[in-house]
Amino acid sequence: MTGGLSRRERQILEILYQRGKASASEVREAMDDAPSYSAVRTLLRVLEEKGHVKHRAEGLKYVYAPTVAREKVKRTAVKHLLDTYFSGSPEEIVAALLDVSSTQLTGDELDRMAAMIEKARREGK
Amino acid sequence: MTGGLSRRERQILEILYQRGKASASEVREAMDDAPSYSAVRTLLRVLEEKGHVKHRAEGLKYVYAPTVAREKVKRTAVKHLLDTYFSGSPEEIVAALLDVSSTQLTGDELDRMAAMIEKARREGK
DNA sequence: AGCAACATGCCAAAATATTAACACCTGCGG
DNA sequence: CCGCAGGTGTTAATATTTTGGCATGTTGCT
Repeated sequence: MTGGLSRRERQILEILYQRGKASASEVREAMDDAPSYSAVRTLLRVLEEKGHVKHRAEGLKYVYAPTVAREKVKRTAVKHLLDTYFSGSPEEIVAALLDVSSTQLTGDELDRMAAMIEKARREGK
Repeated sequence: MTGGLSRRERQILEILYQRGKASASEVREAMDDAPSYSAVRTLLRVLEEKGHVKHRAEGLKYVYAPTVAREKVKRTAVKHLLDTYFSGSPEEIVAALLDVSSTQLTGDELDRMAAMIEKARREGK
């Protein structure tokens, strides 16, 4: 589930997932359509109340981070993508992936992917 | 950008992407936390005003479908997922993919994936 | 004809989300 | 010491979302 989050809440939470952690002003800078600093802080506080985010006082300021590790969220995110746009077909998503990132893919990376698939193949048997 | 959509709007649009097309009542049935029928129709109309959805009178009722083809949306969805939860690393996403869907993957499917990667490898060289 | 079932169109109340303003604290340089 | 710069807390106005209600239209059946 992408969660019961509002548009801005989601936007901010995703920024935190991208960067791992960030202060209110950093979050704000990462938004291309940023509202006031005040607004961002309110959102962060709301996210904290809802339990999606926690903060740590780091020096003067607060640094925010998601409460549930990115590792945990990955799976559900992939699953959701799969169901929503790919009819649950993993192959198609691999195709899209190769398409999207074809330019930056090195031979090594492709090798590692192939290796993973090969491994899955052996283990599945 | 996943879009300037509200929570409900997104939810409904995603249902339409899943099913290709659907009537208001079908959409409603597909929601596990559905509001009134009336509410669903309003959302569909709003989505239409915003240009994300179009409708066709099919027999008595209206059947709604996304205006921009799923094919087109896939890429941006994958890209967004990649950036948000995978630091832009395609390998990691393949790993998550294999993990999530390991149970239902047949040998054939894995073969096809491997083939795609192999192909990308040759073309990249 | 009359009724029930199932649609749509329109709309306004209720709930939420979004935003900015203001008050206050702390560290620091002049 | 004072004022600035950069933080936070709280709160209230505003905007948007979300919802249901009611009027109406069409089809099919008795």
